[in-house]
Amino acid sequence: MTEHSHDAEETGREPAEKLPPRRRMANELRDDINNEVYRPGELLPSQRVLADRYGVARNTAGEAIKILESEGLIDSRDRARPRVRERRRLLRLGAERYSNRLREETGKSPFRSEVEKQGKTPRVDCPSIEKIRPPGYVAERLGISADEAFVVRRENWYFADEEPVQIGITYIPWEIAEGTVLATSANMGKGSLYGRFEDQGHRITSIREEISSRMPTPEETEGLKVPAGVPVIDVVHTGIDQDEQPFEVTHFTMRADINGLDYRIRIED
Amino acid sequence: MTEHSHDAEETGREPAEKLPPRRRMANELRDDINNEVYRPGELLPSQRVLADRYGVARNTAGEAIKILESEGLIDSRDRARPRVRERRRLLRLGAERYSNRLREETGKSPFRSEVEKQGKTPRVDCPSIEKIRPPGYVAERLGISADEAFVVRRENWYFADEEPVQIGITYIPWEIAEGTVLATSANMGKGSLYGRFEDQGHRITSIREEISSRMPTPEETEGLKVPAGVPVIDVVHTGIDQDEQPFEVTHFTMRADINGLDYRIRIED
DNA sequence: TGGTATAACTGGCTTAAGCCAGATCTGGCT
DNA sequence: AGCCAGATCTGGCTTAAGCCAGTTATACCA
Repeated sequence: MTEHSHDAEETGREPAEKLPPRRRMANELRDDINNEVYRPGELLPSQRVLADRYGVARNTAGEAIKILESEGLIDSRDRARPRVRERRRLLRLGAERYSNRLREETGKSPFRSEVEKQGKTPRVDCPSIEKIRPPGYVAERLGISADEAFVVRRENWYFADEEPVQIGITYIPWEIAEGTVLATSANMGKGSLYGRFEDQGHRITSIREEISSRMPTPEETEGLKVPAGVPVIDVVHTGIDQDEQPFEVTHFTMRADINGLDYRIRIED
Repeated sequence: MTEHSHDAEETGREPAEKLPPRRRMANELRDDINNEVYRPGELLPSQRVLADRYGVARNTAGEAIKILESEGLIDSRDRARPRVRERRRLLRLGAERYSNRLREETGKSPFRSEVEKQGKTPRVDCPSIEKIRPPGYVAERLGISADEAFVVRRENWYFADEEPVQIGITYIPWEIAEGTVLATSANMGKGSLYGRFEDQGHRITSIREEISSRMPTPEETEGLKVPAGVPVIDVVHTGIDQDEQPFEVTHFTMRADINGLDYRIRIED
């Protein structure tokens, strides 16, 4: 540790004495990072140097670094020197992204405006549109049968400055999508997705968003380029129309180091 | 990650040939877990046995297991045999937990009812109430000065069947809390926290919830008993009264393997 | 039967030596 | 100035041997 060693500890941590070396070293490094001895964005000394400095084997130094990496404090891009991770500004996505008024005024998707707000260039890619049987949880939310009904599955990838930030998979009952661009075209035209739903007589009136978080699968790690020690946020979104009928489910998977959610909700009674 | 064409592989993963042994082994184990060769809750064979079976050193087998652990697939309690993690039912907390009507009808906190819905016993602990200067982000949201104003800081720990599930730290402007139980007592009486705010003339009218996710700090790992490979969800909640004034900020930190969020939101135009 | 001491086993963790591929630097050349 | 080849450095990853502390099973005893 640095200046603040001694008996009276401010963090409620175990006695440093009997900690295994890699943990002791991880703790000291962590403190140094938090106290900005190593500043965000800065390179850490090499494993060999650190190993020397802390009196452990190189392997052990590597283990200590791995611990901090898994805590999301350090970024190790393949074989390059590890860097102290910088806290990034989050894209804050909220419920107002579904506002009918906003959509009609700007004609722009809320993802785009949020990204542009950070001076970055948004891009949305729609690599696949298929007609399939819905996954169970989707059928459930749409109130249809997973065995008998069909849905259109639209896969969307969202980028900011060509960096992948989230995936959204939208499921639309076949009855609604049939014969429209919803079932065929990546380009949704003015008013985007919800504009087309409105054409079909489904005006978004309320939504349900179920949020959870977990570590990414290897596929997600690769596809979204999720750094080590960073979770993903799952949002299962259900769009509900003026007749209280669900007409669309979208499953978002977002990198948690880039995305956050921001809801402003009126408490009815 | 989908259009996995080609011959035999079902996952779009790298060619198995040139993968480092630990990764190859991790991939095989992961597939076996996903295909329920090893079932949720089941014990994995010991590292020594697995090492033999996959033709690697014991250390390497341990590394492979660590990979799956960091993905949240496996649970290793200290020196006991690793177990395939069971997906747990989530406590689903939503905005209706602030419903004034609900509160008045049941007089029961929404955390309690949600936990009881799962047949478990809820407990809320309030280990500390202090008068302090607010952290920057809290002052900002309360519209007060971080240097001049004071707040009451109430720390709450939430348990289900004596298992810690989340922490909530509530900040209340001193002007509001002064001279009330808000500033002094762990026990909030009928209608709980928001009942007392109403006594002070602040009826909750809307809320803002800012959600993000990250890996837990070592303190959180220990305090919340967060298993390896499990993130936490941060919710910064701001309560806003009938005059559009923020009157309370609560910062929740929840284990992501137990907690989820569930919002039903009316889209106002 | 119930409890407990003990033995066998398990994962945690370290060291040391070493190979490799990618990153980065350096100095020389055009 | 710009480029580039090669040398050097770095982390990734493996093996092997080994100690330790906690877990678990066994066998024995009251």
